[in-house]
Amino acid sequence: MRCAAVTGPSITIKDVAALAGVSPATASRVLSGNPATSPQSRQRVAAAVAQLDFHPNAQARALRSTRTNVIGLLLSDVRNPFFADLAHAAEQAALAEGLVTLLGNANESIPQQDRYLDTFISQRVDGVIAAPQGEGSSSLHALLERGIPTVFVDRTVDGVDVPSVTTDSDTGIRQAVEHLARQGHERVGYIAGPQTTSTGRDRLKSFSRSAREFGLSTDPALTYFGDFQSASGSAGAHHLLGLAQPPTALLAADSPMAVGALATLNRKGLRIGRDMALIAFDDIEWFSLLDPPLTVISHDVEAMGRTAVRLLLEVIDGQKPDSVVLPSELIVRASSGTTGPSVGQP
Amino acid sequence: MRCAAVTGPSITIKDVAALAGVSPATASRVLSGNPATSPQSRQRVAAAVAQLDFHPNAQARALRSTRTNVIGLLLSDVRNPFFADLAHAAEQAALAEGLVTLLGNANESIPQQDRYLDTFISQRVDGVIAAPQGEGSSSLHALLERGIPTVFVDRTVDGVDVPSVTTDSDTGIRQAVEHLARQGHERVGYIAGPQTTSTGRDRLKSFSRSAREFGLSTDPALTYFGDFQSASGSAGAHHLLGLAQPPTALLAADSPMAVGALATLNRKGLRIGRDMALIAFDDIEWFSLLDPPLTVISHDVEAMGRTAVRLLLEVIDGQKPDSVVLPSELIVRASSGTTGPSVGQP
DNA sequence: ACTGCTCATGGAATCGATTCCATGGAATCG
DNA sequence: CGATTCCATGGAATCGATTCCATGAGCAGT
Repeated sequence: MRCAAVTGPSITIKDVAALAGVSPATASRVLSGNPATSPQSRQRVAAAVAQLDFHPNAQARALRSTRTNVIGLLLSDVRNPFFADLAHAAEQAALAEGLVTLLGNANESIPQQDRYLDTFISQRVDGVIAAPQGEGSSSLHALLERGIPTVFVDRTVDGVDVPSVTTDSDTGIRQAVEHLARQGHERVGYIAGPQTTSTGRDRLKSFSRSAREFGLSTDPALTYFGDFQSASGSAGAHHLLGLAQPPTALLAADSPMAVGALATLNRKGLRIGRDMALIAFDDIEWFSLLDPPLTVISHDVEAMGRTAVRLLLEVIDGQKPDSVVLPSELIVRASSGTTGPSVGQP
Repeated sequence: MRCAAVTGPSITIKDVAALAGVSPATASRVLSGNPATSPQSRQRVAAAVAQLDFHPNAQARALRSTRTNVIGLLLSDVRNPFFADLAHAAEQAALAEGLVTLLGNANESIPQQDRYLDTFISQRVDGVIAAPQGEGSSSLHALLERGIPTVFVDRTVDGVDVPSVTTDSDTGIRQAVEHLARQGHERVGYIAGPQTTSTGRDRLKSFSRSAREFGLSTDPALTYFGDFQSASGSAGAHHLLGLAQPPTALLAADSPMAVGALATLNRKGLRIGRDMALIAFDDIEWFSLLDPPLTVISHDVEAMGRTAVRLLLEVIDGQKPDSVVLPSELIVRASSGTTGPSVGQP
């Protein structure tokens, strides 16, 4: 099958109008569902559109009408299953509303985040859903100053007042710490997320508070600062295990870091759930398939994506919706050890 | 921080020109790097842009110049780690070339694929990278007839002549079958991908041919047809284990189906690598962290993404590049059993 | 001093669809 | 039957940036 190498002059609404024997204005009205059209011209325009296989030029349309039906979704890492699921959920929810999603992958890098935000501004997207990092970057402020409808998802930025949908990490983390304390653990290593993200900060705060509350060691050496990516989980586990007084349990602030930690523990020949307990934030499908299955702090990603789209539509509609906080909860599986390490030899 | 609720009249190139004391034409030339500008006006326009925080309207620009600097990336499932990695690789490669990526998630559904392709056409993307499914859909033909530069990635469509970058699945699958045969397996269950995709068909063909070559059973009951998603992997394993003569090894045509199969095997209490060998197509980071680590057929996703972008740029440039086929290879880990099942009790 | 050239510049047309406004025909009412 | 309303319609302006074309300043060569 040969195909024309050169792009033919694309068919415009004028061609459609000419074929249908009406004016471009009427053709436009038919196409946009304007009721001020006769059944006859509706039918003739529809026939012409089908015959010419006409696809309206979204640029020209957006230029005039200022709606693009495109939203921007800025995530920090598509390879993180949590964000992949979130992208999927948001994208499906948006599609159901007739919006297509321009996905930007900031790759946990602020310059790349700004690059995509600038692109979103230039593309005149109808709105932006963002999982931001850092303090309000210049591009983020440009977005807001321009009045482009924006909602935050998963993360927020201090002092920037936009609706958000986030997870109440505190409940889940508190449950996890309590669970570990009940199992007899006293030194729990925490692999934290970057403190440039609100989730990184919030989860660390929850962990510290809960550790104090349930009488665990508050030794600052037990906290390792990762970057939400798996390599830092490996490094964190390695570091924590090398302490003079190593922890007996690990809690990772997201799933890729948990995977990294897992790799380190396996490499060192430690048996998860016996020699070392491990709990991850975020429940990933296959975490329950590991041996032993991983204890996790779970939250509803699908709801988060759907809610973000709903909030964004409300903002676009001129409303000022309240932020939504979704719950998290501990799901106990075998990796956190049904028998505490102190049971046996105290 | 209060922010203006209403979108102010956006700043245009005329505002910039007025502030800089030049004409819109000159301002445009400065912005697009046209050399026919004096250092003086360059400097004054740059200052005005900075002062007004001007972001050019991409719609207006694209309307006139017919370049959008946007490419469309159509994938079948972002939640499949293979495609998430591919999206990441392609998106980073495109960004390095100054292109932003509009991601469409077909969700293994042909109507949704067409929906996104139509959107890409309307958005006048500069090119499309697609992992297509089904036979040439109408939207796919519309894309090609319009002469929109297109390359296929991972999958192809029969009879449609566009450059592609695919994996030579055959080598890896042949190695896997040979490996299983050497371990003494005779009945290997194959969880196939959908036959509406080229990868689904090719891999099944490779499996059948290799099974014949290495003397494995060619019982058609040993092939289960899945859809590349994890639930079908569970169902497939369930079905195959329930056969009158169940297989002693399973090979899954992609990673989510392998995960599904794994879940079923765990649930039934079968020990992977001892009671049942398991090999997956696609190497996912954490597959090596399972106990036992999973034997996989690996290919270079990062190279695939980079190559797809390179091919697309060549097509956009008017060239007609050759398709690229990347290698695959077996990586033996413990899940395929170092001791064959027939060893011990024949 | 006059021609011939380069080169930065501004005016105006242009891309393709939408939408305001005016028009004319049909329908409705007193 | 004439006046008024209704409504489908076409002409033309418009969105914001790019680009063709014409202009005029500056400069070198003979």
